[in-house]
Amino acid sequence: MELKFDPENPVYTHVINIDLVNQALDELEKEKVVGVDIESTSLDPHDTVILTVQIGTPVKSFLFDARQLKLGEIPRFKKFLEDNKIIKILHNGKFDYKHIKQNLNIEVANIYDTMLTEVVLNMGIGRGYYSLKELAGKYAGVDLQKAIRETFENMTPSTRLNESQLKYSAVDTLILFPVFDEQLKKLKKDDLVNIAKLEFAVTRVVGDMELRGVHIDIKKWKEIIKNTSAKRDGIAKMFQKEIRPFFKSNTIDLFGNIGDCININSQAQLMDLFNNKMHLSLPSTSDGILELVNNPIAKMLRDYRGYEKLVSAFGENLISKINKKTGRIHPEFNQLGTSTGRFSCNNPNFQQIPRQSEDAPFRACFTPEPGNKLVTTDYSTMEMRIMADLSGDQSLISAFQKGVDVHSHTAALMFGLDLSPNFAKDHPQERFAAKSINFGLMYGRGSNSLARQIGVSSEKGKEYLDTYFKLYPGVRRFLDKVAKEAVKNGWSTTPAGRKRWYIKPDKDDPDYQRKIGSIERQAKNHPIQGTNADATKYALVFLQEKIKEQGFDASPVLTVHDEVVCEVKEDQAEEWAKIQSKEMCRAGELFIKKVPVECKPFVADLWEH
DNA sequence: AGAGGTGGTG
DNA sequence: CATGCACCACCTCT
Repeated sequence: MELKFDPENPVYTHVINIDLVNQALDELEKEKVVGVDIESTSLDPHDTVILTVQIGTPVKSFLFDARQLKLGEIPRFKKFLEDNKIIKILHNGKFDYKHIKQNLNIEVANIYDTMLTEVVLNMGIGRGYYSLKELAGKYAGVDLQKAIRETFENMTPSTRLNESQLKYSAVDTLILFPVFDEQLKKLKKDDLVNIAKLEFAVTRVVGDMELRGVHIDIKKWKEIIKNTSAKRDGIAKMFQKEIRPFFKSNTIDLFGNIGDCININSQAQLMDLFNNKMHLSLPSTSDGILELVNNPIAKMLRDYRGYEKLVSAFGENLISKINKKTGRIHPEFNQLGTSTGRFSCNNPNFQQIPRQSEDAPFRACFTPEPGNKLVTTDYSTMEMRIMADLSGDQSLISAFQKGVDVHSHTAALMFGLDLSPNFAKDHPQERFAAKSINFGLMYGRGSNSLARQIGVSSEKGKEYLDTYFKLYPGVRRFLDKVAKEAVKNGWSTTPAGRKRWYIKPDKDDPDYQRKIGSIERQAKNHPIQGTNADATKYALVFLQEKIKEQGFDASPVLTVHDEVVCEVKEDQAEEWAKIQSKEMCRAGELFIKKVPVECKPFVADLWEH
């Protein structure tokens, strides 16, 4: 491929006054596709100075100086970036979108993201992040000089950009074009254009979500941490006292206090205690094993761990993530953080905050700002509905059409019982068994592990599975077909077109069967989990569109796989809740046609209910 | 610094 | 021989 620019000597204009702005836009407005990038002093959009906004054609880059010009107040500039007809190529556009929105009040529209594209092209066999340097090398054979980036962090409001900084900034927009051209060919070849477009639309919603952040009731949070650590410390003390007889000598510290016998957090020291001192012969110290041991010390460890987990993973650390400027927590959502299309979340991970419990009501600490409400909506039994729809199994479909509890329905059929209104209460074990199969199958689960969970012999487990598949023959056909095709093709797909790739093992690989089995399980799960993710992502885009169209004072603040939380102005909350529910259903119905999609909103002063 | 164990979520 | 999907955080140990 021939480059249309010289990476050593790129053509650029440093745009430092309004005349140059107009000249630059005269040229840029002729383009259908431009490259966009920014340089700033910090990664935090709430505490940063934007130095330049670079916008380029394939041959030339315009470096708009954001300190010498008030770019947000130039209508023509704003209109250009918000124009839906001009494609803006960005690398990791979420970053630029957030900085530009927060600092210039401009919402970049019609994004093509080279990083997201690369992830979409390599789902399952690639990574979650690709640097522009990597893609420049891969698609254009250009070795980007990245050391200069660090020099931007030390800029003061008055320091001038030097020539190498300007060149570096210019190359960053020029290089986007060859990457874009090559990626686009691959997107078309692999039939991934639509899913890439969805991801590009989602980026703006994620940007808004991260900018807005989540409000937290710090007082309540600290109270929970205090109580929980007190309980943890009490149990730890008892634990040390109880195990002391197993140790010959006590350690005494400087002040004459008896020290701990072991580090209760150490797996190795616990194994020594349980197996060498107490002779319990445990294979591990995991909760599942400890649960089976009838021993007060094991019980104490279980209790300790329950509290320790809460304190260490969700305690002080979360307080430190409150943004100084906004007073809110701004978790990072990675929209392609998983191989199936789901989001992942970190800093902190809001998708693993414990559910509501008497002991530690963590989720109740996430509250709306005064004057607002939180509207929470989740899809109900979404993945089961997806499995019913994709498999086309008439029996499972009709269960959902009747609106009955699907696990009870399954149990009644499997065990020849009447589906009474009190079924869940009257036959908890049967329902649990049916539920285990319903969920397990979506994970490609086998009869052995199923039998273990519901506490029956492996023969019985096999029998249950056979019975299940006689009831729902379409489910078996569907799962088998998906698994077989994934092994044959090297990929699986969701109805929306999201692909997941698999690396086929060599025929002479000693682990051949195990690896094939793993691919089959992943492939059975992918269309189901992935379709749920696709629906949630469409929903987020729909919600953002409705907010803009109808002028609601609202924003999504969280998404947890099958759930969306919006923070909304109090007097608009009830009206918005209806729309939120409707739009989420509409998104689900794009893929689920044979069974109803259900989602109910909940308006509250806290997350969860 | 990275791996392994453990455990929180959907 | 075994065979449950998708994550992230914290801890200890090497």
